[in-house]
Amino acid sequence: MSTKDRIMDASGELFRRQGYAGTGLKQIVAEARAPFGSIYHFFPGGKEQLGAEVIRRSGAMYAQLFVTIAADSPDLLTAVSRFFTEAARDLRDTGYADACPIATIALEVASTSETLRQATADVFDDWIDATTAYFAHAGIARPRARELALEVLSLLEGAFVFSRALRSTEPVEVAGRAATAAIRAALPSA
Amino acid sequence: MSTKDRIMDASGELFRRQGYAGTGLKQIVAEARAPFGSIYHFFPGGKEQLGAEVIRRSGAMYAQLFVTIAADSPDLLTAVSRFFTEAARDLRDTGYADACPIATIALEVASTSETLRQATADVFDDWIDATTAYFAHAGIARPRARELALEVLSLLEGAFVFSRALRSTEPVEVAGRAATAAIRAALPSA
DNA sequence: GTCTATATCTCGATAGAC
DNA sequence: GTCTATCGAGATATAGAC
Repeated sequence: MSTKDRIMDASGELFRRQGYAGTGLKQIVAEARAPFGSIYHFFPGGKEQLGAEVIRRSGAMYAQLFVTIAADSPDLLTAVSRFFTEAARDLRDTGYADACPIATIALEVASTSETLRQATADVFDDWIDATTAYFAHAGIARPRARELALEVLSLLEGAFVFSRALRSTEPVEVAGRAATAAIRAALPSA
Repeated sequence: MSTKDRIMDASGELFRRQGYAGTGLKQIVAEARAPFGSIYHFFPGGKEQLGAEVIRRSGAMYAQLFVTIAADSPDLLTAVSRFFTEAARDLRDTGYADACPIATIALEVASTSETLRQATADVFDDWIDATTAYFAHAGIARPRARELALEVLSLLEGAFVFSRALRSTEPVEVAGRAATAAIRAALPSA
């Protein structure tokens, strides 16, 4: 794996767990086993450029995770249910460290860095659009599909906050059931 | 207003908008118009003690905000709907800066400071218990009331993440409608 | 108790050897 | 291009004048 990849991997993991402001560049290069100067070689824009690239890449990877689960699932309800169940398992397995890869950063930078806020906004827009299309493909009318996408994604993000703070999978599990219930009620077969 | 109160007010506002790691003690005393030494006079434990006290106070004040709205509302559904509407208005009026007073800190410290994580967990436990009791009082069976409390609170917290990043009230508005729909479906009159 | 000055450390960023 | 040494600024924390 290239030095740049190791830096981005380490940054993604540390930002996810400690946030952007709470993670130092020295900690990143130590974790990535890279020399300090490499950060400025690959990211001339410094920490902010690194942050922006990590946000976009982590956001895309998390979307891909859902696509992978959906591809292995027989239907929409199973896919969503599995995604929440996997999220709960990941939380427990990592000592309640790994939840949404960009939520912490998103809240930190929303009012402090327009560059990074835009990066998180682009990722969230992609998630919302992809989820809306996924629900629409299942027969839910577009405007309702978008509302449902926002509802399901909000349930996930909000439950992550509680599960990490409380060190319990209960919030994510309850949110998963609420999400599937809302989807079921909106499906045309219902 | 006392020096300690000004410090706590300034800290609460800055932590809410920029997070814990992203806010310096010097910025706090500047905002509070207090001498630097006052922080260590009132909070001998330093930044962490200040953070813990601010978390608990901000959490209690936010809970009180809901109580106030509920007291002015004719019924449960109106109260919850108003709370989301007020949240959306506050977001817009503050340039999408003021959402949940402790969510940013909660995500930042969940894996970095056990003292602060415990403070956020205590606040969230109180919110969940109070909301559960509120729903139970409306006639919803206890286990279901707790699930519904987690669902409504997760919708709120998750929508805050999206609304701040996207600079749009849409997520909070949609989450408010989803919350009231879920409550309506659970009420005994339904 | 209020407030200033400062110690010590770590931050992001840079310069330059190799 | 890789890596080290170091910069100036800012952080938290402390000491001590008043």
